[in-house]
Order: sequence, then C-alpha cells, then structure tokens
Amino acid sequence: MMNDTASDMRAGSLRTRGDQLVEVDDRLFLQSVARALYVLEAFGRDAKPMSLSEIAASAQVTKSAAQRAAQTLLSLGYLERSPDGGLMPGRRLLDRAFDYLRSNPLIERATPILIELRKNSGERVDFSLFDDLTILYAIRLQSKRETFFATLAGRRIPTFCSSGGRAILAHLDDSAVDDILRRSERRPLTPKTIVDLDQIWEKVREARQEGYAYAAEESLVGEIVLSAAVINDKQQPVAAVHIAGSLSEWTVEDFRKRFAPLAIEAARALSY
Amino acid sequence: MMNDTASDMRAGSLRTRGDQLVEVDDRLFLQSVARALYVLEAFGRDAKPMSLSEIAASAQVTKSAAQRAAQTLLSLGYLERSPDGGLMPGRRLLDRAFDYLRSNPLIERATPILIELRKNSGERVDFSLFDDLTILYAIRLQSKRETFFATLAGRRIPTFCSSGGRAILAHLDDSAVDDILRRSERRPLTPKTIVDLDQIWEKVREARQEGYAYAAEESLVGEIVLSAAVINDKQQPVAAVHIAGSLSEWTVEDFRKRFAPLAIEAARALSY
DNA sequence: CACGTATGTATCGTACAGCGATACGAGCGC
DNA sequence: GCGCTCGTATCGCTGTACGATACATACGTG
Repeated sequence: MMNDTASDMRAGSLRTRGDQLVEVDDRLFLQSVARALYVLEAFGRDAKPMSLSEIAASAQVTKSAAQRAAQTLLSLGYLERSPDGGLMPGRRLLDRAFDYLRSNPLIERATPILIELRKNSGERVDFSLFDDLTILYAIRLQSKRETFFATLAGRRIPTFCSSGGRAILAHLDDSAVDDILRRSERRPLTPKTIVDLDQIWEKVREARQEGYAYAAEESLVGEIVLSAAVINDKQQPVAAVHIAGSLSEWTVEDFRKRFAPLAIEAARALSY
Repeated sequence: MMNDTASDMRAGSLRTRGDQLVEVDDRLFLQSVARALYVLEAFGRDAKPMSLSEIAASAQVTKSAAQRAAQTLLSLGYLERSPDGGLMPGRRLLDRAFDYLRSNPLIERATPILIELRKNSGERVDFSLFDDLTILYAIRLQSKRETFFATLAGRRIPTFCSSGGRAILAHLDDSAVDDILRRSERRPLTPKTIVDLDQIWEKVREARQEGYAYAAEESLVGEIVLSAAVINDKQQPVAAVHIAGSLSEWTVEDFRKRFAPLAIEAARALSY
C-alpha cells in the first residue's frame, strides 16, 4: 500500500484560516470540532472574560457558529460564565492538561529527577518541551520568591531567546537552526534580549561546546537561567531542563560554575 | 423528508451517554464536538497512550467517529502520536489550561497571596477550586521534598476527605453538605481516611467553629494538610487555601497552632 | 505458512446535523 | 423616545459528518 511519494491523488485539501493557509491532511477533518477549538483558543489571544461577539470575531467564526460551540463547551464544562455574564475558559481544561502530563512518559520520568534537582540546587527548576518556535513549560518547581507567571505550566516563551531554546538549538544541525531563527519574530522581551542573528549563533555555538546554554536577563530582568537539552532515541532534542536563579544572589559566572554540572547531569539522565 | 422517527423535535431533549442520562439544554448542542471531547476525556480514565480502538471503546463512540475526531485533534495539536504509534493527549492542552489560569480573575488574585504564604510558611501551599464532589488543584507551590502528584495542577481529590473540601463544606448549609456527602463514593484513600458519615460531620462542625479544617494522613500517608475556605460575594465557598506539611517534622497540634492563622488570613484576603 | 485476530486506514451513499442569515427582546447611553 | 449592541432563538436548505464496511498490515499461534 502507501505509495507515499505522491499524496497527490487524495486528501491534502487546503483550507483558509484567516490569512494563513493550513494544510489539512484529509477529509476526515471535522470542521465543527475545529471551530469549537478555535473558540477556546480565542482566550489565548485575550486572557479575559469575553462576550460571544468578541469570541466570534477573535476566533474568526460566524456568530452562529460561536454560539453553538459556546453552548456545547459550556454544557461540558470547557467554558464557564464569568460573574458578569461573559464567557471564560472552564476548569475542565485543567483536567485535560492533567491528563496530558500524566499520560506523557517523558514527563512522568522527568518529575522525580527534577524534584531531586530542585532539592540539590535550591533554585527554581523548570522542564520545557521543544515546540518549534517556542518552548513550552511543562513542569515548574518554584523556589521561594516567585512572580505569577513563573508558577504556571503551559507558558510558552520564544526558542531563540531562552536558554532552554538555545540548549535545544545546539543539538540541531545548522540548517534547522537557521530555519527556526529566520522564522522567529525576534522581538526583545527585555532590554537585554539578544535579537541579533550573529550573536544568537554565537550563543548556540557556545552551547554546543559547553553542553549547556544560559541566558542572563533575556526574558526576565534580574533572572539568570541555565539549561541543558534532553535528547530522544533519534538524537533529536525534545526538551530542556532549566535552573533559574536571581542575579541579586549570584554572579553569572558563579551560577554557571555551580549549576551547569547539575543541569547537564539531569538532562542526561532523561535522554534516550 | 423529516421523517418523524422517534426523537422528539423539541428542546431540552435527553441524550444518553453510557448509562447516564444527560440533560442537554438546547439543540444548539454540537454532537460532533462533544464526541471529540469524549475522545480526549478517555485519557482521564486511562492515562496512557492508547490505540484508536481503545479510545473508541472508552469514549463510547463508534470507531469511525473516534477516527475522525482523532484526526482532527491530531492535526490541531490536541492529540499526539506516541513513539509506539499510539495516541496520547497533545501539548496544546497545556495552552488551554494556561489560558484558564490566566483568564480567571480569582486565580490571578490568588497567586501573589499564595506566594507570600509560601514564603512565610516554608511549607507546600496549594489553592483548590470547589467543584461539587471533588476539589480541583489550580495552583501548587511546592516545598523541598515532594512526590510526583503533589506537583500537578489539575489534580482532583474528593471533597469529603480532604481538608480543603471540609473547609468548604463548613460554609455550606446542612442540607447541601448532606447532599454532597451522600453522593460521594467515600472510598478510603489511605487507612486513615475518614469515611464514616458521622465522623465527617463532626469534622465539618469543628471546621465551622475553628474557621479552618485539617486532615492528617487522609489522602497521603505522613502528610498533614490544613485549609481555609475562600468565599465569594454571595457568601458561597468557591475555593480553599491549603498548607501541607510532613508529620515527620510536625505534630498535628503544633502544625495547627502555627499555620492556621496564616491560612485563614490568606483565605480571608481572597474572599469577596 | 496459512490462519485468525488484532490493528489503523480508506471508501461511499445517504440522512440529518449543523449551517448562516435573520429576527427578536433586553439593556444601555444619549 | 431612538439607535446601538448585546445574547438568544428560529428556520429551511445543504453539504458535513455519519456508520458500515472493505482493505492493508502486523502480529502471534498452532
């Protein structure tokens, strides 16, 4: 079967979504399901309770479609009414995320190792998944002082300017790195964010040599993060282990010297 | 057309799902969306990569429906292929949960207060939402030593045997408490779990008097948890603040004396 | 090595679920 | 009062999504 060279004869229709063209594998695709998910995703753009009309506009579906999807999601707990009558994401979403974390063998394996790392380092420890232009925090073990966003799994930050992202890039070949960097928007998150292509490349090369990456104040002022990549059985980087500290307690050099071996060790234990 | 077979043509129809009867509000309900969500929920029952057939069986949809839903969810990132070819929840679910946490005003308000509480107590601090028979962990701030599940938001535990649940019950009137206790399965989680109705009532009454609840080793051996309820503007309990410690470091009495005021104070700050 | 039984994948004709436009009523500001 | 926007409800048509079924593949197993 599967004369795969040509997927030509069948499937692969193109659908438009906003101004993007999205290649859709087959006609098993359920449009109403997609519309409902677009409705949920509207809150990713605007994290506040929204009216039906706002949702319809943001999700780029008709008001009717939004209405039907919202009713359905509401009755299943994936949307909730906010006190003022608007709509907001429902707590059922937490259950699904929980399922994700529980079902994922890598994360299951990672948790005890990260807990150990947290204990040994005394600093914040994170575990993030590589997802093209962004890395996605999956496990977060805080230290004492933290800010709101530092506690939330599900947060994404750009690959190009995070230590985790660059630790991962260091394990890709040049063309793949180039591809990612080119497609990244490279908007600075702090005044110290490195956005220059050559400078990023320099950091990636350094990470290749050292076996880990670090970033000082590139995504949060006053914060230093050091990361090592986790490699799968095909030698591809899939995730990263982070240790994050405060520059009010550490110099960059001391931090690197102290924690690089720990991060590398933890990442290695998770690889393969 | 429109053959008059069976299905009543009017609103508020009843649909069967397994052996449960689910009242569906209107005919704005999108069945295909529901089916897709049932597919995702299958992983809540069995947190491991599953085959399409397993999913179909667990979600109680036909294989065809499961196939279509899976394809759709796959292409949108809400399902992923596991290394062995099976299906597992996709990382996009984390994004949605993140949206939930970010969009929810209560949680936004709670985070800094909990961080402060974590700092002052030095113990693990959790924030859970009341959801009928269960409470749902939304924020978790670990202490040093932790186990896997203690780190995961999205976890649910029974209302009846958790300190948070009983702190919440203490703010409901008797009939509501009774209703919840009766509908709860009351399966013990540890040998120390209190399952006897009268004893639970005793704990609830104690919580009413003290303004907080506690549970020693009822959901995890060696763990003591103390909680205070958060009240909304209609005087209904909606959430709870927990402080959790180890019995290897504290006696029950010392723990209560030391942390009850902190938990109560934090919960009060979040109320209204 | 044919066999049975899993699996995932693909096809197909038809029914009916879901479509979008539109109408309706409530609430707000002017 | 008017004019706007909100959420909600209605309706007839149509094309989406339905379930059964067929097909390819990968297993063990006797």
